[in-house]
Amino acid sequence: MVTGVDLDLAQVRAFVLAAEELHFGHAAEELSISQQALSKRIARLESVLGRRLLDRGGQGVRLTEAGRRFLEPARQALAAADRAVAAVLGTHRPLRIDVWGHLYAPMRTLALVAGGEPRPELGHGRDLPSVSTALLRGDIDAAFGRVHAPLPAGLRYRLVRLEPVDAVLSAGHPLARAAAIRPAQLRDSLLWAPGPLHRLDFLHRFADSFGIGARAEGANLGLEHFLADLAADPRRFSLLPADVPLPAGPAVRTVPLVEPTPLYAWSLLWRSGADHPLLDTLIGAFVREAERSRWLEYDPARDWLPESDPAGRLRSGPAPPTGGGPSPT
Amino acid sequence: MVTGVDLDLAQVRAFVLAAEELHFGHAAEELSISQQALSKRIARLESVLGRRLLDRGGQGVRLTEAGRRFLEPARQALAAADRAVAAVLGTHRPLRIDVWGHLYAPMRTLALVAGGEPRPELGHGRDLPSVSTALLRGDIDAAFGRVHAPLPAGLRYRLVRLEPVDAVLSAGHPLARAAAIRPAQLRDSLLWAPGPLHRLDFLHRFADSFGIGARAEGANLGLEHFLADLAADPRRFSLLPADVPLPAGPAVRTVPLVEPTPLYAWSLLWRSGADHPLLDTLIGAFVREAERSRWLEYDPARDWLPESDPAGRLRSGPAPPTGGGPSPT
DNA sequence: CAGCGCGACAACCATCGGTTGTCGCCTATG
DNA sequence: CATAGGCGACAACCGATGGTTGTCGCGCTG
Repeated sequence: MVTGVDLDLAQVRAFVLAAEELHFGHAAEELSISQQALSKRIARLESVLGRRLLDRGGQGVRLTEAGRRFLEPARQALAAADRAVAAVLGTHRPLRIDVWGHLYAPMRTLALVAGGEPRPELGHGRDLPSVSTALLRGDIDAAFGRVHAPLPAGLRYRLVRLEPVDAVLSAGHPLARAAAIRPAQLRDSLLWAPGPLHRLDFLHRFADSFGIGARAEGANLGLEHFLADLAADPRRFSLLPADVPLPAGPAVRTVPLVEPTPLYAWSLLWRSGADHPLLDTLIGAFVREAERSRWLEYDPARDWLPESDPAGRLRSGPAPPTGGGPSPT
Repeated sequence: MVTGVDLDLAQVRAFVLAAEELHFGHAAEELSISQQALSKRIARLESVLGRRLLDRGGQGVRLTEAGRRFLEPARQALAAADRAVAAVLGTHRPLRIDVWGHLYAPMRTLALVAGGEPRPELGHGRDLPSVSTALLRGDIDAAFGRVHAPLPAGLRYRLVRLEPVDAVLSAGHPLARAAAIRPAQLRDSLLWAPGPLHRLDFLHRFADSFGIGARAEGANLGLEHFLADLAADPRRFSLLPADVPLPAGPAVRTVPLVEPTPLYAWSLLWRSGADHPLLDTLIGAFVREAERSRWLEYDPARDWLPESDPAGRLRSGPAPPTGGGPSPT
């Protein structure tokens, strides 16, 4: 099925530009060559193909029927070759990705899934509003964290992981030795929030949903301080995603939450219409990993998601998750 | 995003072949050029890209990391260019399509739907087994007819039309003047088969399904003889698709069958993995026409299909109708 | 008619892309 | 160890390609 002709794409490029401009001089200018050089390129291409592609005459330059048939496939060939060159030169600018939304940012998971050439530049965002601003301004290409209402217009997201959340307790807490804890059992405990609770959507809604009235706030000084603050009071508990690797030490314990298990919903977020060539690759990599690792398993009878999460009302929000959103199984 | 480099695809071709063979001499042979010429092509490509694509040494030729990244996109660029050349030269070989399965082969319908450049070559197949052999041998590219069990492995099909079947009767038949006939009314008639009935799957199953015990066979000498044989005995009837244009004459009549209406299921059949560039175009054209003309309307309460048809058990046969099969509405 | 714009032809020169002949390197074998 | 064979690169040669500048032929307009 190979026709035996391997084109010189410089000639194809000349033809495509001339066909678009219908003026040899302008096309030559775009290529920074002389009109005569461009004319020669086209003549040679026509000779190789054995077909007249452009009619030249008093009324100007016009496409022939053969030229018309060739134009779109020629564009595609040029595009494919551009992709090939980009692939070998690795000339894509690295993706800039910010992670936000919890004390523990799963940078390792992100790096593993998003790894490839060129390696993405990973950074930290403070919260959804600031990350959204950075996306819309073009300071970053994508973000990774928990998307909740309200989501600004102009952004798109895709839910990629529903991670179980554990309770993390002071070692002196009455439930510290339990094999598992039902959220309802925490009703009389003190919820410890590393920062203003009204700004920590997940914790806030967890407390509201399960009737946890006692709440205290501290400053967010990182995971170590957070754990130390928990250990300081045997009534305190808080929440962390299950995969967090905790430092060794008996001062705090993590216990799985069940009936229901709260899930932390990690999503990829990007600007609508963003055209970085590697963005689709990143999204695809996460989609594949989500399937492979069964990250999107969800059973409403077993699990809990806050109402503000993508599984809820965000479906009819200002930026509908076209091609995204959860698929509860 | 244009990188400013327009490749000479002769160089790319040389690289791809060398990468596949990992031997410059063999690759050169395939291109009918000298090893030195091939070596030069690759060296020039490497110079243009500024990357070493192949390592040459005592252990033979090996791909570099850059070469690995380039190989698949390079293949795609070559394929895209081949398509461009084929588009301008119109060098696709015409599709060869055989029609089989009934006295009346709907060549006009086929030609209308499949029409395009280059025009397909239409031929006649005898029955499903012989057509299957021709497909698997590569003698034809596609076939059009009624697919029924058993279907040989290595073939794929797509149902494209469910055509109502009429009764065709001798003019002297007691039901010849009826506006419509229920199959059950034909129980005491004589089914006329143009050929061995056990070889005519549709007729055979119709007779079994509706309890038509009286059957007679003749030779298949074409439509004219068939009609003449019917006219010769007032008890005789047979079946024809409703769209058959009958010659003028009062010797036979066609009457619609209802309650249920038998449907003749026309499908496209092709070899799995067939790579003729126009095959997808053909399939697409039929899919579009089927939608446009509502060819796939089917109501199990109103219509009848033999058990051996794609709507039935063929779904779990040796060649599952991936991407095909009926969608009863 | 003259002037202008446009693409092609001509002459020139550097580069490309093929050939044949030869060389350098590596591996296997006796 | 020496020798033979295989493989890809270098060298020299020559025709083709692909760019340049200068010029020509054609069509259109005022």
